[in-house]
Amino acid sequence: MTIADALATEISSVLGELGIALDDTVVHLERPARLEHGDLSSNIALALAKQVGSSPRELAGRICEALQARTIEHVVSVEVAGPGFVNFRLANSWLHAVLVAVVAEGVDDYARLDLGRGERVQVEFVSANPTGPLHVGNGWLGSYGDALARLLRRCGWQVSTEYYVNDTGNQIRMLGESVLARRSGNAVPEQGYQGAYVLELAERYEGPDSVEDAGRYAAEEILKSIRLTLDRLGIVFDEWYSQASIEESGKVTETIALMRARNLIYEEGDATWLRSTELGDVRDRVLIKANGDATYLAGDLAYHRDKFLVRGFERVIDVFGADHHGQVASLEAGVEALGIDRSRLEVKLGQLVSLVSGKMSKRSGNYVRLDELIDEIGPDATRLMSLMSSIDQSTTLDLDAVTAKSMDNPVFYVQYAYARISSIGRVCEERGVIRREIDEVDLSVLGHPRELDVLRSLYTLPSVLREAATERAPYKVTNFVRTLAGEFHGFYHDCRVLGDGVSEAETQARLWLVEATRVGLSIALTLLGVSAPEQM
RNA sequence: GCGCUCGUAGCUCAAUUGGAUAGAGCAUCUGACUACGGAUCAGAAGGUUGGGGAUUCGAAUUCCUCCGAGCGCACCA
Repeated sequence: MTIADALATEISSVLGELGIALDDTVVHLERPARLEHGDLSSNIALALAKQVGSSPRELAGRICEALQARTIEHVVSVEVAGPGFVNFRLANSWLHAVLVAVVAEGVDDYARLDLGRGERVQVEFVSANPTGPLHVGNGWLGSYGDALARLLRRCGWQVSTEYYVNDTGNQIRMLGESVLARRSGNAVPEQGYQGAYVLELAERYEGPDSVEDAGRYAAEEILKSIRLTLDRLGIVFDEWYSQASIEESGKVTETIALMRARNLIYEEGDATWLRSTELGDVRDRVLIKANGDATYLAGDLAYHRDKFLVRGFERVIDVFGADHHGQVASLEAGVEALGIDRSRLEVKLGQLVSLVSGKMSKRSGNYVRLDELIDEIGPDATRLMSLMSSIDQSTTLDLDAVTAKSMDNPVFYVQYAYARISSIGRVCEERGVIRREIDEVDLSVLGHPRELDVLRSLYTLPSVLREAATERAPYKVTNFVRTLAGEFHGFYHDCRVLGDGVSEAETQARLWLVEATRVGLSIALTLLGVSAPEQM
């Protein structure tokens, strides 16, 4: 139980004493933006004032008085401030207790949560068409999906990651035509793929002059190189699911039958339609074209039926680029048409990554390849850069700045903190300094503002992970790790761990502070998929 | 034209989901170790949160309304 939970319990109990019912108001403690407002703060009086029928300050005063009458561990003072906040000031001992918890639970167990309660969730991401190399935007959402999966796993979900391979349809046909055109020395068709990689594939392709064969060959080759690129970033997929396998299996027919049984299918103009307007879409959608082919949507719905009803995922998270938002309404309608509660499907739309010098487009052939970026700044920097901000925010990448100043990248700042920690360990070894067991060490000597700042950061990690997981926002972990690294650099600068001017007691306590920091950095970096080097 | 997603310091992004004086990094200027790795630390400057209304104890956040940007509006995938 954290100190915040303990204080929330005390407040609830005090409210009971005062005869105030909570109804659905939840007591929760926040860390004020300013330290002068105390270590923890509650806005409960502001939230309940109207219901109770008194002014927020007056109510806060009563709550405060009742709290002052109690003895609560670590609490030094309780006071009313501002419009009616109840602020708690805590003794440093609460942070020393945090340190003990961090090192006792360690990398595996500190800030390991059970929010998901074992729920089976599938995260589908990247799923780029195998018609060309991945570009930077794919890498951004790839890092996002992978980090989200790691985060959800740590927070108690049972996660499976998946790449949906669009290995059929017009785009593959067009790819085949482009390869054949290049092989025979002709111009690539208007809607075809112009990139240099098509020329390379044409040179290697030894099959017949068949669009299907050439397309299948090219798609397979491109998919191989996509896997290699993703490998470089440590992005792992549990499943690679073929769209062609769906269309060949008869699952589309079964899926349509299911919707027909719910009276949501009709025929018109030789085509088969889904009555999606009844389920919130702006128009009805064709599932089977007049020529008998299934549309992309039909395949996609069969795919989602497979996710939910065949494989039994309780929740599915689809990560799409914002340029696919047009298909969300029909997908959601279709899922509901299958009798699946639409709240079980979450579609996360990632805003597009644009470059300072023009935007990226796969067709035009002038986009920036993910491999090029990794070549320039390395996999760690690529991952951290892509996890710096919310995917709801459209990001602009200044390629010149990122590549030219790669030594100034935030990833080095964070990794440097880890390397410094490792360095302290090496120096200890050289000088024969031995860290004693933590219960033999007096942690109360840790009182320097820099030391307390580090511990305060570590205290926030569980709530950071809770927020990041529930909001599907791994960038919050990036913010955390940057803050923790910053606090550690400050500590390192002002508080010497080893040396002549440092007492034995300080050295021992600080060695444990260093170890706790290592645990915190390690947890966060692992979630982000960024390495923690012992030397740089 | 309709719809979706957005608009925060010169630039790239935060803001405890409605909380107290909107914060970091980069860039600019000024400082700091004979000591565990200076890829560090400290300070200064930088804002009418696109504009205007509304809701309430309280708004960058919610609701209208303009302005601007990106994307999408197929029997393509």
